[in-house]
Amino acid sequence: MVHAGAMDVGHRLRGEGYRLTPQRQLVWEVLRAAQHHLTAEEIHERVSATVPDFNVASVYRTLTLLSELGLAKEVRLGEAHGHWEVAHPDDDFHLVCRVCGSVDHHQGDLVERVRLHLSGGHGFVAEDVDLVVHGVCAACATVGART
Amino acid sequence: MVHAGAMDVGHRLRGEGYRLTPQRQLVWEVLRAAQHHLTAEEIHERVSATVPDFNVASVYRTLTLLSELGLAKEVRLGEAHGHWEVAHPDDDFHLVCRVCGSVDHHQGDLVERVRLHLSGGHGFVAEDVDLVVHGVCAACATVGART
DNA sequence: ATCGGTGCAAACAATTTGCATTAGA
DNA sequence: TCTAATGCAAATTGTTTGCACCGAT
Repeated sequence: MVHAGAMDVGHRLRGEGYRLTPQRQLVWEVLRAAQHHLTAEEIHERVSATVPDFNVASVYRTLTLLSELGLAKEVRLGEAHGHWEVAHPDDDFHLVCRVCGSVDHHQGDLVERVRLHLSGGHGFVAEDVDLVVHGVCAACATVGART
Repeated sequence: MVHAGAMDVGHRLRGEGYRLTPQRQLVWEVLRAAQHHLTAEEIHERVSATVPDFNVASVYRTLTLLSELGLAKEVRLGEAHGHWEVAHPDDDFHLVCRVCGSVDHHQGDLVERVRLHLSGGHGFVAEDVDLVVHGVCAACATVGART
C-alpha cells in the first residue's frame, strides 16, 4: 500500500472529478506537515496564515472530501471534537497520555491480530479497527514516580 | 472485580458523600436495564416517562458523576455524540456494523494483549484500552453476499 | 462559459453553566 | 437546617448548510 503522505492530491482530486483549489492544497499540506493530529480549528488557523479570509466551513468540507478519498482520517481520542491526520496504514494505533496530553502513534501487529481473531468464526467483517489507549506516557510516568 | 451492574448505587453515592436522588437512581436503572448503549437524549426520554419534567442537564450531570465513580462509561463509536453504558470489565470491545448500525459487545483477551504488548519495553502505562471495530456484522454480511 | 467551490452567516446539535428553588441528609 | 442537586434557560462549542458570488477547468 502506498502511504497516503506520498500521494499527489492534485492528481487524485482531478482523477475523481474534483477541482484542485489552493484551499484544498493548503489543508492537505498543513495536514502532512503536522507531526501530530490537528483539530479542524487548528487547521483553519494555520491555513489562515496564508489565505487571510479562509473559512472554517471549507476546512470541514475539504476534510470530509479527503477522507472520502482515503487520504485523511478523523480520529476520535475520547474528546468531543475530532482530530484529523493523514491516513495511515491500518496497523496503527494511538497512545494518549492523560498527564501531558501527548498523542503517540504506535505500530504493531495488534490491529492485524484483532482482524484475525474476528475472522475466526463469528462472521464479523472488520473494515476499520480503531484502537486508542489512554494512560501515562513514559516521560510522565518517570516524573510521577519521583514525586 | 465486581461487575458494576451488581453495585448498589445508593451505598456508593452516600459513601462518597453524594446524595441519592430519584433522578440519579432512575438514570442508573435505565442504564442497567438497557441491553445496548444509550445516548444522553435516550436516557432522558426514558426517565422522563417516570419523572415528567426531568431535565437533560441532570442526565449529563448524573452520567458524569457515575463515570467518576467508575459505574458508567462513555463510549465513542465514531459518531459526534457519545453513548453511555454500565462500566464493563475492561477486556471488552465494540463491533459496530456499518450496514444496520448494530453495536455488539465482544470479549476477548485482545485488550489484555495490548496491555502486555505495551508493558514490554517502551514505558507507556496503559490504563484504558478502547477498541472499536467498524465493519459488517454477520447478519448483514450474509444478506449482502446474496445480492 | 460552466458548474463546482468558496465565503459568509445563520442554523444545528450536543453538552455545559449560572442561578434561584427544592429537597436529601 | 443546611448544603447539595435540580429545573430552567441561556450560553458554548463543534460542525453543517443555504445561497450568492467567484474561479478552476
